[in-house]
Amino acid sequence: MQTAEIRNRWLSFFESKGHTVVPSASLISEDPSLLFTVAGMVPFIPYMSGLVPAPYSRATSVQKCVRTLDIEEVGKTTRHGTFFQMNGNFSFGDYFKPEAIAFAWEFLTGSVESGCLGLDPQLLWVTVFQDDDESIKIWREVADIPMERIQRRGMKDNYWSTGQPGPAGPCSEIYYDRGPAYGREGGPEADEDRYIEIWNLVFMQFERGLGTGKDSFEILGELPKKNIDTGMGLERVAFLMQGVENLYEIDQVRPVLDLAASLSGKAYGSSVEDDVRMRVVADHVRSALMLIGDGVTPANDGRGYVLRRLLRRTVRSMRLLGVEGETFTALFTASRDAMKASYPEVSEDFDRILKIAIAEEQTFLRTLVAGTVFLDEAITAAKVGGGKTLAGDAAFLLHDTYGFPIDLTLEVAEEAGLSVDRDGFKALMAEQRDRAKADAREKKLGGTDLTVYSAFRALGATKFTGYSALETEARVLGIIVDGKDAREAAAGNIAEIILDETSFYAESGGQDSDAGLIVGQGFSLEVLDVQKPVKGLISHKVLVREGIVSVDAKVETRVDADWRVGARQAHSGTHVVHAALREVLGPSALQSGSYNKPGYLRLDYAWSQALSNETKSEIEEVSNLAIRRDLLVNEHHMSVADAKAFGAVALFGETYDETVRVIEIGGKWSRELCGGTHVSHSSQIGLISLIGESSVGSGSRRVEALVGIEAFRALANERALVSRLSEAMKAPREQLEDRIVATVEDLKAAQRKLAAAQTASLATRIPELLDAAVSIGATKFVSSDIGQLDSADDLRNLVIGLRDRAGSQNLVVALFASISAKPMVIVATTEAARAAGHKAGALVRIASGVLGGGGGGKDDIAQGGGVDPSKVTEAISAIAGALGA
RNA sequence: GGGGACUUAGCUCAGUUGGUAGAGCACCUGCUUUGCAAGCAGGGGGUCAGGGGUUCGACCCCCCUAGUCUCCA
Repeated sequence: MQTAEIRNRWLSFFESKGHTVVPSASLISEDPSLLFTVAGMVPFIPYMSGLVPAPYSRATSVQKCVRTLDIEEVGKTTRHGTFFQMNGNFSFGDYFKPEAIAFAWEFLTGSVESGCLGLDPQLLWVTVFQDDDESIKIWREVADIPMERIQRRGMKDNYWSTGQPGPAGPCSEIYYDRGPAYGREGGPEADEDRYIEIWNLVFMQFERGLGTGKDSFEILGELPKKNIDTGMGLERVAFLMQGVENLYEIDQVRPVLDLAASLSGKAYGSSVEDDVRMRVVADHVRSALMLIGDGVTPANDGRGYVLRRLLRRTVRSMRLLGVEGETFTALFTASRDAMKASYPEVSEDFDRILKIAIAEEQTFLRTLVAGTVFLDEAITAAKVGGGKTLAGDAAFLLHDTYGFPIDLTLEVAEEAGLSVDRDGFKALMAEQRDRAKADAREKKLGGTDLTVYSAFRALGATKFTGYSALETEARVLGIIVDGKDAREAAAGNIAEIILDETSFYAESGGQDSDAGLIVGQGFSLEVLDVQKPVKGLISHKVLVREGIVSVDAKVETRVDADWRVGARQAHSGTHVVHAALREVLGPSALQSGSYNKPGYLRLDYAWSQALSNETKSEIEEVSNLAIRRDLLVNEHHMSVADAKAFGAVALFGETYDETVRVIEIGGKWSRELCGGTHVSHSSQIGLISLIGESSVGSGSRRVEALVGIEAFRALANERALVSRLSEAMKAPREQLEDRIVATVEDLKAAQRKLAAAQTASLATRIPELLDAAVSIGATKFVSSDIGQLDSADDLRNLVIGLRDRAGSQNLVVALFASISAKPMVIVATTEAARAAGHKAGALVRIASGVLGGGGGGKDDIAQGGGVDPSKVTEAISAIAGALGA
């Protein structure tokens, strides 16, 4: 049975059992503490924990997941994949153990004709938590499983909790017996390679208290609402049902593996090492395809780094298989074709995905070339020293700083007849790991506790009236001071206020929160910030200006009207700039993040090169023409699917409700899913002026712009600047540029001329200085104080000029000058003088010491300086003395 | 979030306990020549990423900032 078929059967089966089918959430988790969606239940956590009331009592999903903790194991075992799909069914305070077990059994063993999987019941084993007799009883009744195939296991294996206080409970797992060829008898307790876990049923039954780790904590009591969370690994079931050996050989992965084999000209199954490499390629390409599809781009940290690793490990594995050229176009196309039945979006968006993947492939190939140069040098150096090994720190430097993979280092070194100090390398890696971990521990202590909001959220979502009104009558539902529920807050205090409805826009979708006042009988509150701490709940952070606000008070929310005008201009302006970018650069210039507040907008988008001045002007012009055309701004409400069909741009990493709001500017010119506040006609934006274009990391660039009156003010300032420049340069503004260029040119020419004249005039003093030479023993000594000079170069040229005249004579030149009020000395010696033992460096040190400074140089010429100009005569005597000694 | 490296002419890069910033390619001028990166001679072009500090003196040493590359979490 094809993987997509199992997926469809799953959703249909649970839909027929009264479950709401929930589409897979993005791999980019909404929870900021999680890098990715790592399990099927992740999107349901707010409902499980009771933070947000569940909108349905039964739900089912097939969730795409990414886990890279065991990335090194990929390809070596049957069941480690970085991308996988988790089939889940969930109950929120509805059914519990009997139904959960019955559903699972029916779906696994029910006939294929009836829409189930038709697995042989004789091959299924189950485990339960050691004390959970209730579950054993149900298994016996529902499935009639013999006691021999039910095993009890401890906390470590069969008790679920998050590791923190909150819901917890026993699990029951279902295993599939692959047969005697795969290991010994005795069930999962004996051999988890023969008996493969396919389904975990979690019974969220208890409230756990404080404690450490997975098995030492206190159980506080039963949960008021018990939940069911189950997960069936789609890939595992697929590989068992398709009769293949592991999850890399299922229909959604195998085509890429086969392609890796044919590209390398090697047969799958002929070498253990090569097989692992082919599986790595097949696994990583699929993960990367799905991650890029969800909006992740390669980067040096966070999610982007995980993606980068997957892509680079793929390149590296292909190289180790003997393929050095570019392979991503072929590999990703194969993976797309294998995945599109379940995920048509990777097909629709394939051009963009492939572009990003190929860019990373090329970047990495360049990195490899740079690393190879360094590695060759290191190998040569090691051999010159007569060594047989490449030092661990060299291998680490290659890996850490140049991104050159260790296994390629091993290969190249081996070819050169060198071994590599692997222990040294590993030690340095461990050091780096410890550093990062110690740092993470330090930072982790700031986790925010959201439970204080759950009681208010249970009362219902805050109604937002601000799309149509600036002012709204409301009631205070709650006051939070210092993270704790409070009854009131008095003047001077900062508090969070929860209302039943509000006209204040909470920061989201890149739009900054509204500013304004909340007033009531005898008190007024200044709104500092507005946030949605949990989905659907709006919290106002306020400063109490006067009076005392208490729970249940009647209030009026008053949004600052000027602020809101600016906010609407900025947000609509962001959509306009986004549309202009896509019009000028093409549709792949998709927004990846934005921020806007009155007068200012910032937009990050997928693009890899800097914009030329012409392109910037073009984008600015397209934006402002859109404003001039006075385009109508429309708002529509529709389902996500309809919105996509409508051509609306959904942004990555954003989560949307069932019904979404689409903002349309000028019909199909700009359609985006958006919850922000907007103008009603594009002309109301006023003016957009780009002020910056920069990089925010590879594959992503940022434009910044001023909007409305702020844009006008900035342009007015520039006009004023040009006026001042025009006055200063004494040129009309049309001629300003020419005048500046000409002035700079003239200035440079004059400086050159002056320098030449100075050199020439100094050169005329050479004969006179030579005439004044004194003899000290066999050595002729020229010394003089030249006086004020502009640069040391002039003095040096004069000294060299003097020495060159001396030919083969035994001559020492020591000239002094004053440069920006500090004394400076340069000494030069002829070859004959050096033969007589006179060294310029030593002489300079003597002289500069007298001047109160220091100096140095080589034997033939040296320079130094000091701080006391009155000591020059004394310094000359000191040199003369040294020459005579 | 924590490390490491890099930033020098239009481009690719040298620059040795701190002492006059260089090469190749490209560009301009002249000569020579017209078979594949033509040759020869001459020339222009640099706030050595930005800012601060140490020093008589900083491309070089120290600190801060920015950008790029890279590893770890």
